[in-house]
This record gives sequence, C-alpha cells and structure tokens, in this order.
Amino acid sequence: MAEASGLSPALSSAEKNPLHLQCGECPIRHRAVCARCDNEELTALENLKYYRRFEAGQPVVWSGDRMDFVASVVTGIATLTQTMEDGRRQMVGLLLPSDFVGRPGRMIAGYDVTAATDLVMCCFRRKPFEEMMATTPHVAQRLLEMTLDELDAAREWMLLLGRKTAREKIASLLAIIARRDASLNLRRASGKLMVDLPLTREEMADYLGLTLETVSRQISALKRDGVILLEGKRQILVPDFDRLLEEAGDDCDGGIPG
Amino acid sequence: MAEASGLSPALSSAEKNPLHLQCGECPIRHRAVCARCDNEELTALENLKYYRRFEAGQPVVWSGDRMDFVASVVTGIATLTQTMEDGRRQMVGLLLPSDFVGRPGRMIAGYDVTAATDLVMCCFRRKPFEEMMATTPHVAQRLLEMTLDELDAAREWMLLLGRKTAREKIASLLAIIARRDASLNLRRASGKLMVDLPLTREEMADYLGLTLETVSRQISALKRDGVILLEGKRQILVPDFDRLLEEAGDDCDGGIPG
DNA sequence: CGCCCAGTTGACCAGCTTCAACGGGTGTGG
DNA sequence: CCACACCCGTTGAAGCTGGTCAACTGGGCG
Repeated sequence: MAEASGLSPALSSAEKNPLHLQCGECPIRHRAVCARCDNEELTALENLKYYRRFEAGQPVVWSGDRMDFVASVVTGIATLTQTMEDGRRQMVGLLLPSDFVGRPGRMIAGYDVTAATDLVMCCFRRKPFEEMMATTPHVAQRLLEMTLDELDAAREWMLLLGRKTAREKIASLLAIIARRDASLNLRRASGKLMVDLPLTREEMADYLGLTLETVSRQISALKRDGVILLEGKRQILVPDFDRLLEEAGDDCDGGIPG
Repeated sequence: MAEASGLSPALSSAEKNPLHLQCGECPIRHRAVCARCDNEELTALENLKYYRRFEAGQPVVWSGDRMDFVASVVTGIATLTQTMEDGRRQMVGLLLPSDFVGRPGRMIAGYDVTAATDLVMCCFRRKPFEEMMATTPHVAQRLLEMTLDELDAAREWMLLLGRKTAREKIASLLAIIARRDASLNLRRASGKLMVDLPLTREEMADYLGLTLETVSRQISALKRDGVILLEGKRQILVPDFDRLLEEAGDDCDGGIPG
C-alpha cells in the first residue's frame, strides 16, 4: 500500500490514500498527542510526520523488534498484544483513532502491534520526536495526560480480567467500545445504540482473557436474554445501554470521573 | 531515618517519625518523581513538601474522595484497589518506595489507597505541585517516565490476570517482589534469595485475581515441589530464582528491556 | 465444486471457587 | 493466670465456570 507521491491515480481511487494530510484538517487533531500544539509547533510536526497504512491483519511491529518511529492512529484500529512462549496471548491495549503507539526513549518494541482493521498511522521518526519533546512542552504535557488515561484504562481492564465473569466481560467490552465511539462523535452513550464490532471472536477472547468458544456462547446468551441483538456477526444493536451496563457489573457512572 | 527536628523526643521514640527529612538524604531521592531535579528545583520542592505517616491497614484515601495532595512513597508499601458494588476487589497497583500516588489535574481519587505496612509518604499539595510541573520541566519529564513504567507494569499484570494459572500467578508475584527489592538495593535478582512478603494471603489474592484459599494452596504446592521454602508465613526463601521464573511462565529475561 | 475461515454449539473435564472445619498466635478481659 | 475471641493461614470436599476437543454451518473465493 502507500505508493509513492503524486503518481498512480489508480491507487487513490479505491482507498483515498491520505499520503499527506494537513494537520489542520486531521480528524484526530484535537485528541492526539499534538492536541495542545500551537501553530508553530504544528508546523514543526508537519515537517516531521509521514503517513503509513496497514491492511487489516498486518503486523505493525513485533515485540522485541527495533522501532524507529512513534505514531498516532489516524483511522482504523490496532491491537497491542503480549504472547507467552507456549502461545497464550493477552491483548493489553486496543488502539483507536488518536491513540499513541511507541515509547519515547525506548527503541525496542515491548508488544506486538497489529492492524485489526485497515489502519492509517501518522508517524514520526523517534529521534526528532524526542528532540521536539525536550524543547517544546506541549507535546510532552499531552503525552503525559494520554499516558495517565491509558493507565486508568489498563487498571479498569485489570478489574475486568481479575474479577468479572465471562458474561460481564463481554458486556463490558461492548460498553467500552460503545462509549469510545460515542465520545469520538461527541455524544454520550445511552438508550438505544449500535455497536460496530471491529474484532473477531478470537480477538475479543484475547482481550477478555477467555477462549473464543466462551465469547461466542456468552454473546449468544446475551442475545437470548434480549440484552443485545445481532445484525450480522459484527454489528450489535443494544436496545438499552443501561441494561448493558448492569450486565457489565460497572458502577452506572462507568468509571473514573474528571 | 531522620529524627524530627530538635523537639518532641517523646514522639520520635517509638516510631522515629521523620517529620522532616532533607531531600539530599532521602532514600528515594534518585528514583522518585524528584529524581531529575537540580538543586534549585529541589529547594522549591523542599519548601512544598510535608511528610505523613500511616499505620499498616489504615486507608490513605478512598476512591471518590477529594484528594488535595499528591505524594511519593518513602518507606513501606501501599496498595491501590478497585471494588465492585458486590464487594469483589481487584488490586490494580502495588506502591513501593519511590512510587507516586495521585494524578495531577484530577482532584477526585480514582482508587482506594491503603497502607499495607507502616507507611511514610512525602506529600505535596496538589495546586503548588501542578504549578511546579508547569514551570519546571524535570518533574513532568520524570513523571512521564514513571507513568510509562507503570503502564508497562500494568500490562504485564494484565497478561498475568488474563492468561496465567494460579501457580504461575503466585510464582510471578514472588518474582516481581524479588526483582523490585533487588533493584532498590541495586542488585540483580538471581540464584538464592530471600523474599519478604509484605502482604497477607488475602491481599495477594486481591492482587492475583484469586481467592485466598487458592493462594494458600498454591504456596503450599510450590513449597512441596521445592520451588520455595517458608520461613514463617511471610518470609520466603527462593533456592533458585531461575526455577521460580520458569514456574512463572515468564520469558527468562523477564520482561521489557531498555 | 471444494477449501478455508469465522462462528456456533455440544459434551466432557479441569481448575478454581465456595463452604466449612480446624490450628496457631496474639490480644483482652475476667 | 486462663478463657475467649479474633485474625491469619491451612486443608478438605463439593460444585460451578469456563476450557478443551470436536463436529457442524455458512459465506467468500480460487
């Protein structure tokens, strides 16, 4: 994917390949690591950045590989997974648009990063990005904020993994995805809504610390009990979001305020 | 450690209360949020800080409470836990000396923080600390680094919670504690070593997503199999650290390099 | 058409939880 | 001083949740 510059009009037809997008028109401008940058900083980033695209299923990096860039997810979904020698896998992060990949100061990737759907990432070579972080405060500030948010999310996930039942886990996953894409559209999740599942049953299982069979069974059970309705395999209709939250075992406010 | 100023000999008798410690003599000086500060910044922090002590078992803050300070653990251990309405609990953080508590920019605590042992914390009122973060880069830089480390730790914990067996969980916990207090003493964990368990069986269970009975049984099993030896209930002798790592199911290098 | 992949469902089983009893150490009050 | 309670920890027995193994369906595609 991602052919070279101005040529090859055939390519952009099907995929609208954003070989270079102005930061000002970027869909994640207000949420990503660049959110707080002023115009000057943005220009600096503009000169540093380049886009990469990955097809669904492709690896972005493998754990242990050298990784010379950091990046923001622009569109699509990526997963962060850890694998044990015997093959047991656990997803440890779900990267949605505006989420950040890579750790400044570390050049070896700590996790497998995989494109779960077709994916566009806005990349920066590590070194220049680190220099920018050292000289301008806004990038570092925003990155701290985002990292703290991710830490909160990871901790909520720990509660799910350690203490929730399979049924609660499924309901929680649906609730989280619903909330995240409501917040992307600046809405509040409630009432009747549609959740577009970007993951296979196996990926959900990796996320939830379950097997794919259990995921399938519990989705069927939630459907039987009227908590959800399936529209195909990946589209899920939630008739009553509060009911879903009950099933998830969450406090109804759904986590950390502020 | 550091008697109180000049006065109140009665107070310092039983507990050696460090009512004020010079930053230069602080045991966590080189690892805490202040690690990178220069002398000037350190003086500023010196004027901001105050110590608080908590007895084992005491709450530091409850989730949902207003929290007007942030703090570093100086000595002792604190736990971060989340609780569901029906009482299920999951520990989401284990705070050892030099670890940071509280989130700049947020005034409501997101978790229950409890002293697992007698605890001394170096506290800063939130507002002045936030101002300091905004004006001097070193505190914010170090906090970002620490937060990224915590995120890595949380993700390793997710693998444990989601995919490891009870036996592996116990072995992992012992390995983590051994590594952490080896690194405090600037050693490398290996060969024969002693682990001082600062937690009750129930707290371990909360950490590992198990019941206290399962924890007890698996510790007994590891003892039977010669992986560990008990010296009392809380002291554990590990004859061969590599063997323990095998039991933990970890890669032998034990996690993220760099 | 046949193959592969994602998903569903069933039968059986293992690992962990639940419930319960018990032991040892410590603190307290008669 | 002992009796008692309480906490922490250990161990046993039984039950349930979720894992394992396997068969089957339906859709997409060479």
